[in-house]
Amino acid sequence: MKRPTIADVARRAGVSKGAVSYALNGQPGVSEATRRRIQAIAREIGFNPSSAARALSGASANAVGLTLCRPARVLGIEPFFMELISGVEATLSDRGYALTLQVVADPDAEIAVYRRWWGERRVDGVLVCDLRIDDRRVPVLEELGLPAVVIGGPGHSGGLANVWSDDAAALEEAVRYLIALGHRRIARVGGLAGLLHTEIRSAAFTVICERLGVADAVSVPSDYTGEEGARATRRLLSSADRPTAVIYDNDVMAVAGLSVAQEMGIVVPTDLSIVAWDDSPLCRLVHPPLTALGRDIPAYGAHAARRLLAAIAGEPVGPYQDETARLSPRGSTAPPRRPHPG
Amino acid sequence: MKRPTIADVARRAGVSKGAVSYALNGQPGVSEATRRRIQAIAREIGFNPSSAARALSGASANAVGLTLCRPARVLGIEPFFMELISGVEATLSDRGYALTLQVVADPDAEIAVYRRWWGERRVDGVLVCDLRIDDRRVPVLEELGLPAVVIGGPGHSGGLANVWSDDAAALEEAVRYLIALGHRRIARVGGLAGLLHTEIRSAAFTVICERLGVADAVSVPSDYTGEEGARATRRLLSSADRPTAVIYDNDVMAVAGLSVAQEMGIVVPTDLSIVAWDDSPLCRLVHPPLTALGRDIPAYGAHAARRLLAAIAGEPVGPYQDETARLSPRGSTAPPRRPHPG
DNA sequence: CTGAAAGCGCTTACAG
DNA sequence: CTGAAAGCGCTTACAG
Repeated sequence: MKRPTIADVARRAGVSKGAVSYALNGQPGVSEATRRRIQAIAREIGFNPSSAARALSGASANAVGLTLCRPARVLGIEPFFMELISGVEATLSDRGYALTLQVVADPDAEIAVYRRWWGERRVDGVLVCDLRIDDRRVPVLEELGLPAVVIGGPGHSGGLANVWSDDAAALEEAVRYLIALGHRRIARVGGLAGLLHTEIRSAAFTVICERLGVADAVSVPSDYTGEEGARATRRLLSSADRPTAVIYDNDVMAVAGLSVAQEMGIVVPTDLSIVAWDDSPLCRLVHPPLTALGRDIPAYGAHAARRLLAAIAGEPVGPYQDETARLSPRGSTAPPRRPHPG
Repeated sequence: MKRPTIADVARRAGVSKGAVSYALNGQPGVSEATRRRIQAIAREIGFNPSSAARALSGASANAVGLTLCRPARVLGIEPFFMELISGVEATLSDRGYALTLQVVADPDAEIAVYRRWWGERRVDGVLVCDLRIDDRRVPVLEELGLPAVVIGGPGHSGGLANVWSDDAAALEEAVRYLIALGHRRIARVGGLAGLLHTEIRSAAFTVICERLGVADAVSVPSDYTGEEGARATRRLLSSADRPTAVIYDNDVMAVAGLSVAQEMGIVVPTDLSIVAWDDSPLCRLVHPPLTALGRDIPAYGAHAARRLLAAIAGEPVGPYQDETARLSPRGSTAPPRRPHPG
């Protein structure tokens, strides 16, 4: 019932507390024989060093913080965050670090959490999601000196390290594929405005379509939710010269878009091709399964975590470009029934 | 850059560290005027008490642990966990508690994490998910003396507190509804075998169908994934006297089942009615939207967190029955096209 | 109402 | 190679 301390181990082993600390932490200062004996005793009585005491003397919390800025219902439906967290967590626990999670209402609350965490020495560093253009969190983090890795980019992370993926290149692959199938009226339903990757994709879509000679390229803003994705789709499909293909900025909106097409009697992929970002099991759950741009999100999270630990250790950490999303063609894309009259 | 400590506040205020501690923690021992002055100074220099130092003297980590036992890809797709976590976290952070998350591979790893967390005094208590029949985690937790609240029941949580919901009653509502619509051949695709609520639902399904005179009630086991849900559905719909209605143990399998029906040219709801457990935005994302049994999962998580904090505070905490899931009829259910010949 | 001091359980120079 | 001791930043009896 009473949890053993380092003093208990020292007493049983007949050595000082210092010796136990050296033995258990692999430091020089004890003979190999003594080390083994101490380790055996520690294991036997189930000793685990108090994380608080370690933190207090070692000045390291052995914990990393991650905030989530989404309402409960929205958080649940997007596979992205859980996959990211799962990769982050696996890397952290391998190295003995804990992951501390907090849900926040907005960027101000998030900044307050960072200040508190750092002040309380509760975390050694943080992972920052949903990077925005002119993100207010970046200068605060820099000023605090709180080690951080931004998930997103390229750029816009100030002096903080970041991990990112080339969305423009992935988007180009999708557009080229649709053009090769014969599509000329291509639309895009975008994610939350203000987020860096949304803006990057929006700009890239315009440029790519122009370069590849797609005259009727429209990009409509949305917010990642199924409701908004459905609404945007209804509007697009109700227009006079409706698109023959739509690219969605996430899986949830793409699935919602597919439902709207079915509801309107528009057959996918014959009458409408659909491409989703954020390939996930969700894309394979529906009928037809969705053609999607995907990459390994748990691995992305693992990269971010590894670099954060390096930053915490004081190593110089710069930007890191992760793999580019690849297109997985599935049943939701096909040549358009009637080629563009132009 | 240098983070302020209680000594800095004391120096600026011209009082002892003890006085600062009393003032900031709302303890008696300082005059109201002094308290205000100390609070103002603390705010001004951005003081936050070190959580490690508090933990070391106060013997409380001010943190709660939660383990997740699922592979990354599966974790992402199930809205349940994120919704639960979100409710848990909101309650905890309101009370100044942090949530520590760890992903584990199996029950043994999970037990090892509990032992370590408790030994390290990293958490004050844990929330236990996925309760099984004869769950090995329960006696370990009891033996350790680690405050815990089990999410699941009724029963099977030994001396540990738990929160649960009456699945048998919810299932009965769904079956009665299908019978009222005219269904007589009703099937069920179950969740992971061994989990308590799966077993409760399986037993209840048999009893309810018998009592209500549903002769052709089949229950097939599955595992919550879309793949298995699809496979089970294909088998059911390929049988000679295929069911006219299927109840799925979660939203993911129900959506997969809907896709299989579409793929096989079986029209929902005309030829087949579908009911899902775990109502979530996912159920409203597909076409037709799924009739589902749902309840407020974030609130469920909040209840569990509240009771865990009570248990940590040493208050007696017993079982708590949360609301029963309610049926939300949507487009996936209707009277069967051809009533049962019997 | 306030101050001085012990103690929480570690880590880490500093002597032997 | 090993022991004794200081110190991390709090909280909390214990005296004044």
